[in-house]
Amino acid sequence: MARTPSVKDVAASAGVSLGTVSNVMNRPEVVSPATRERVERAMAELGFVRNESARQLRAGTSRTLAYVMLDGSNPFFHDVAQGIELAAEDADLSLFICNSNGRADREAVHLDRLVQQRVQGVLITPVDPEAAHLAEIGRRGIPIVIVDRVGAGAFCSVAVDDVLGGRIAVEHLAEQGHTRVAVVGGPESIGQVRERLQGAREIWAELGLDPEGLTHLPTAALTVAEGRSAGERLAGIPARRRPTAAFCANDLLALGLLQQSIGAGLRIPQDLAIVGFDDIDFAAAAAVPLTSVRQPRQELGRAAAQLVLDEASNPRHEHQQLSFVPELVARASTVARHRAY
Amino acid sequence: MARTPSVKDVAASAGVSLGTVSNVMNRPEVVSPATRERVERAMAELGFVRNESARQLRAGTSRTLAYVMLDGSNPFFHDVAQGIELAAEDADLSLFICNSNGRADREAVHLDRLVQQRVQGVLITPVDPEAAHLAEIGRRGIPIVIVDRVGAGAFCSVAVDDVLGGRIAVEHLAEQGHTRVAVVGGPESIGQVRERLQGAREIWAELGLDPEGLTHLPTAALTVAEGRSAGERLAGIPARRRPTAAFCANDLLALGLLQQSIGAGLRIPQDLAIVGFDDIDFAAAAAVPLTSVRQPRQELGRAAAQLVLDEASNPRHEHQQLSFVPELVARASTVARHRAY
DNA sequence: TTGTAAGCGTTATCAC
DNA sequence: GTGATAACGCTTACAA
Repeated sequence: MARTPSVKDVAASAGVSLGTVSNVMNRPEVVSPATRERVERAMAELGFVRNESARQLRAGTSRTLAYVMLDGSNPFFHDVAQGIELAAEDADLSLFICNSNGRADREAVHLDRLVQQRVQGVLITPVDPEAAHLAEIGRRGIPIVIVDRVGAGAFCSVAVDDVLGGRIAVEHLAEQGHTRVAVVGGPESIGQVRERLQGAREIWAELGLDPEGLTHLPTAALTVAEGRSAGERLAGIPARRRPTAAFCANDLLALGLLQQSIGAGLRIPQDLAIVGFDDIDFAAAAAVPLTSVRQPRQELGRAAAQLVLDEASNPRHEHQQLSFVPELVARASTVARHRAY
Repeated sequence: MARTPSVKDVAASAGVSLGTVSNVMNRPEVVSPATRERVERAMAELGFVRNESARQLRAGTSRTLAYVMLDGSNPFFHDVAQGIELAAEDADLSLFICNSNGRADREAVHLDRLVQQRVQGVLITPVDPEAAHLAEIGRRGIPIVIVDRVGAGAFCSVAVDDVLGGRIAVEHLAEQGHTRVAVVGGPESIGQVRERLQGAREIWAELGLDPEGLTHLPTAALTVAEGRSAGERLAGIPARRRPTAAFCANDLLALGLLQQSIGAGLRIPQDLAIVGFDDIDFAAAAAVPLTSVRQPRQELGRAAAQLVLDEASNPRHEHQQLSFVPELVARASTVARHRAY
C-alpha cells in the first residue's frame, strides 16, 4: 500500500501549488471556483486526508481535550464523560478518556502523556485535588478543570454541593420519621465522602435529633461489594439499636446494600429505607427503585468542558467554582407504596 | 507564560547539539554519562516535555489506538474498553474511546477523525460490520479489528459465539423444566440479537420441544426501559399460554424485565425465570441476582488489541476470527434457593 | 561521542 | 488568485 497522499501529492495531481491546496481547505473563499473544484477532485481521487499531527505541530496545540476519571467501573463518570464529549464535539475537538482507578500514580502517568500530546485542556476528577502533579499541569499553562470536586481556587471546578446533598438525603429520611440512620461510606480520604457525611451530621444536629441516632458505617471503597458488606454489618446490630434507614455515599454502595438486605429478607423501605447518591441509571432500574441524590451528570461534564475551553481561548479568563444544586429523587426505597418507577 | 521549551532550548541550555538531546531520549546508551547527565538536568530545569505531534509527524504514525463502541450506556462496552486499555498500556500506547451510540453517521464521523489522527489501529463494535466506511479504513492500511461481532473475513474479529450463547441460555431454562420460554430482544438489525435468537431456536428444536413454546418478544432497543416494556407485554399474555421463563438478549433488558416483574408482584424465578446476556457487574448486583451468559469482557478487549497490534507491526499478519466460548453463570433468577450471590 | 542537516505535512507570510 | 518559502519540533543518517 502506497504512502498516504499529502498536500504535495494533491497539488501535483491538480497542477497547482501546495499553498493553493491549503487555501482550499482553510479559506476556500479566496480561491477561484475553477481551481477549487480541480483541487477537490484531486483530493477525492487520491483519498487525501489531513494529517492531524502536522496540523498540530504547526498550530502548537492539539485539537483534543482529555478527561481523567476516578473510577471507570462507576457509570456516573461515564455519564460525565458523555457530557464532556458533547461539548467537545460542538467545539470540533476530540476527547481522550483516561481512568485513574483511584490511584495517584496512574493519574500522574496519564497526565504526563496528556502533556506530551499537548491537549488543549484537561478535565479531571482527581484522586487528590491538592496533588502536586495537578498544579504542575496548571503551571505549564494547560487549562485544567476539576470535576465533581471543588478545587482549591487555583483551578476552575464544577461540582454539586456535596454537603447540601448529604443534608437533603438525611433530611428526607428524617421527614419519613426515621430516628436511627446509618451513613454508609468511605474511605474518608475521598473528599466527596467527607462532605456528604458532614452534611448529614449538620442537618441531624440542626433538626435536634439524638446524636446517638446517626451512625457512620465506614467502607473501604464506594462499590457494590462494599455495600453488601455494610449490609451484613448493619444486620449484626441489635434490633433495638439498629438503624431503620441508610444514606449511602453513592449509588453503588446503595445497590449493594439493597441487594444484601433483600436477600436477608428485609422489606424495603419498611424494615430499611435506603438513599443513594448520584442517581445513576441503574438506581432507577433496581428491583426496588432507589431514592437518590441526583447529580446532573451530563451537565457537570458539559459545564466543565465549557470552562476549560474558555480558559484555553479567553485571555481574560478567571477561575471559577461552579456549584450545581443536588436534588432528591424520591423512589420506592424510601417511600412505601411509591410508584414503582 | 513562556513558550514550552523544545529540544533546541534544552540543547542550548546544556551546551550540546540538538541531535545529542534526541539521543539522550532515544538511545541513551550511545551518549557519554557526563553529557547525558548535563542534558537531563537541563531538561528537568526547563521542564521539557516531548512534543508528541512532532514525533508522530516524523514517525508517520501516532502512538494511539482507538475504540469505537456501540453503546456508551451499556457497561459491557466499558469493560471491553478497559481490557483494550490494559493492552494499550503494555504497548505504551494511548487509547481514544469513541461512542457511536448505535448510529452509523456518528460512527463515520468518528472514523474520519481517527484517520486524520493517523491512529495505529481501530477497534470497533460496528453498527454494521459490512458498512462501506469500515472497508474504507482497511483500504487505507489502518489495521482494524471488529469486536463482539464476527467480521466478514476482510478483518480480524474477536467475539464470543453468540449462537452458542443463545443455545446454552435456553438449554439451561429447558433443564429447569420450562416448556414455554420467551426470547426477548431486538431490533433484529443488530447481529448479536439475530444470532442469540437463532441459537435459542436451534436448541429448542433439537430438544424436541413444542415449537409453539418458544416465542420471540421483540424490543426496539437493548435497554432497561425496553426490558420493562417487554415485561408489561409478557404480563398481558393469558396465564395458561404465558411463558414461565425469559431469555433476554442482553443484561440491560433482563434487568428491566426483572424490575417490572418484581414490581408486578411476580416471584423470581418461581413465576418467571430470567436469563440475561453479557454478565455485566450489575447482573450479579441485582436484587435477585441475574443468571447470565458470560462474555469475557476484558479478555475480548485485550485480545482485540493484541490482534490490531499484530496487524500493525507484523508484515506476515493474517486476519483471524477469534471466537471465545460463552459460559452460563447460574444465579437466583433461574434457580430457586440459589445462594444469593 | 558529538554535531550537522534533511525531512516529516501543514499553514501562513510574503511576493508575484 | 496563485506560487514559493519558512517554520513548527522531532528523529535519524551521516559527517566530523
